[in-house]
Amino acid sequence: MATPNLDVFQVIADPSRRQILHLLTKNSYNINGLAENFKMSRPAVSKHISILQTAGFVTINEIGRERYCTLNQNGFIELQNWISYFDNFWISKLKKLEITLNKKTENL
Amino acid sequence: MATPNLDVFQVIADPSRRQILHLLTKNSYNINGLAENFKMSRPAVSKHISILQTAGFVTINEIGRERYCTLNQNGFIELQNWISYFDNFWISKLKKLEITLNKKTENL
DNA sequence: TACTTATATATGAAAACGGAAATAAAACAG
DNA sequence: CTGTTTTATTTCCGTTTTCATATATAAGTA
Repeated sequence: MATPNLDVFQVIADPSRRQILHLLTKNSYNINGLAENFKMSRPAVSKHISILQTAGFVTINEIGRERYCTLNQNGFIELQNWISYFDNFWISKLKKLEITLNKKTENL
Repeated sequence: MATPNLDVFQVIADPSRRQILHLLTKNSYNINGLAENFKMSRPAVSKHISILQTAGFVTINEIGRERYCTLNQNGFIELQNWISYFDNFWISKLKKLEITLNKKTENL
C-alpha cells in the first residue's frame, strides 16, 4: 500500500485518527467495526489504521480475513518523551523562581 | 493576518514549529533572532510564531518594534491532558491483568 | 460460486508550507 | 522634521502534501 511513514506528531494531527484511538480505548474493533462508527469509507479507515500501526499506536491481530485492532503504547510513549523535555523546562523555571524568592526573603 | 486556527495537534505536527519550541527552551528570541537559526525567511517564522501563539505555546512580549517570544505552558498542558486519557487506559489494563493473575494464584 | 472483509490504485479537492514583494511601524541620523 | 534603516506583518502565489472517494482487485468464508 506504500503507507506514508509519518512521525507520531503528524499521525495524531488528524482528527479521524484521534477518534479511532479514542474508540480503541473502549474495545477492539476490526476495520468494518471501526468504519461503522464513522462517515468515511472502509478504505479510508483501512489507510488510517495502516498509518497508526506503522507509527506504533495500534497493534493488529489477524483472524482469518479480519484484522482486529488494539492500542499499542509505543506511539504514546514517544509523544510523552517529547513533552517531558519541555516539562523539565518548566521545572527548572520554577526552581529559578524559588531561588530568587529565597534570596529576597533572606533580606527581610 | 488571518492566522489559521489550528488545534494543538496540528500545531506541533510541523517540524519547523517544534524546532522553534525547542530553541525557546534555551532563550527568549525575537523574530529575527529565530530566523537566523533557520533557512526559512522571516515572514515564514513570523507566521509560525503567530500560529504558536494562537494555540497557546508561545507568549509574546513587545518591546518597541521587537517581539520577544517565550514558551507558554498552556499548549503543552492541553497536549498532556489528551495523553493522560490514554494513560488511564494502560493503567486499568494493568489492573485487569493483576486481578487475573491473583485469581490464578488463588487456585494454586 | 457468491458473499464478505480488506487493500491497492488512480483521481480530485482542500489545506499547509514557504517565498517574494508590498506595507506598517518604530528607531535613529542628519 | 525628513529620510533611512530595522523589525515585523500582510498579501499573493505556486508547490507539495494530505485526505477521501470510487473503482478494481485479492483473499478468506459459506
